[in-house]
Amino acid sequence: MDRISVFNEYVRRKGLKNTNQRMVILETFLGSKSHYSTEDLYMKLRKEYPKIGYATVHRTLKLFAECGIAIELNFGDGQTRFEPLIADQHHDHLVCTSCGLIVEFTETRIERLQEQIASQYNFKIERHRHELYGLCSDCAKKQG
Amino acid sequence: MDRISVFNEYVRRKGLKNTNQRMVILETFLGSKSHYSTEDLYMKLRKEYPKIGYATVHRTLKLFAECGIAIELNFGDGQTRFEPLIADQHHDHLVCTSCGLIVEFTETRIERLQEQIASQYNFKIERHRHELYGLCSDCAKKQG
DNA sequence: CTCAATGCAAACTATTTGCATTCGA
DNA sequence: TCGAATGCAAATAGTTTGCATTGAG
Repeated sequence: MDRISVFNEYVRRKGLKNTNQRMVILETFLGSKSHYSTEDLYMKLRKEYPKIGYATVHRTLKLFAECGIAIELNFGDGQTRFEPLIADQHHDHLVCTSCGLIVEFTETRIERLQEQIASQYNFKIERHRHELYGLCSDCAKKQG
Repeated sequence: MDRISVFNEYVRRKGLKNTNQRMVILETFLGSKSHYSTEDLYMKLRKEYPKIGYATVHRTLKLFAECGIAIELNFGDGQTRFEPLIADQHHDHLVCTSCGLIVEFTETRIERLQEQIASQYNFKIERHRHELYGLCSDCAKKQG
């Protein structure tokens, strides 16, 4: 089931409504590889739909996270970012501390080790975050 | 070199001053296994030193992070936490999403895999964060 | 003495909420 | 029609800053 269907299903099940704004926000959100903050997405949407409200964008992103088609990320710069999520395709991040570049990675062996750790401490893991911060190749070159 | 010496050295090198407040904050901060937010530490310190200012606590915690004896953590609840850091003793976290319990873990094999990933993407890693969120054994029992 | 640190209050930033109005089912 | 969603503005929460005063070196 794709993410649009997941969202529609969620809206239906909860007795919510499927507005024009929500569709527009969903399309723009899914149609980009970016890691949007509310601000980012709001600015982008405003160009095409000048009347859209910041609060609507924000509430909608929260709704996406709630229904599982997005995840909230926080890279420590004081902005919450939202990333479109593909079911069963979890990945983690390399973040360049100089230019802000974000690269995604997956590593099954790490996932397995995490499970071992969790069971060692009797934790029941729901989710995790794993981020590597440093310089990307370009910035490393520039900075010496 | 212990953390107090690291701090004193940093203060000296930068031409800063070693005030009474800073010593008190440092002692309290190091003397606990907690992951303090500014608010937490401020509240704790106020009991003994009612005149201490929130901004002083906050600036001092930032200073600790700056000189490398503390690290800023963000578990996604909107509060930045500071954790005393022991040089070369990096660890990661298990966070209980129900009761807030934080357990530390280290796993050398994961660290090694991280390095592999970084070199694969030509990143020069400065630091990382790795957090597993879920239910601790107590909460799993209660809820499940 | 000098300049950094402090404590207070005010400013800022990101996020969330209240409410009158609009709109989907 | 009726309650959810919207857009605006105002409120909130956490963090940061300006400034007069204090205090360390």
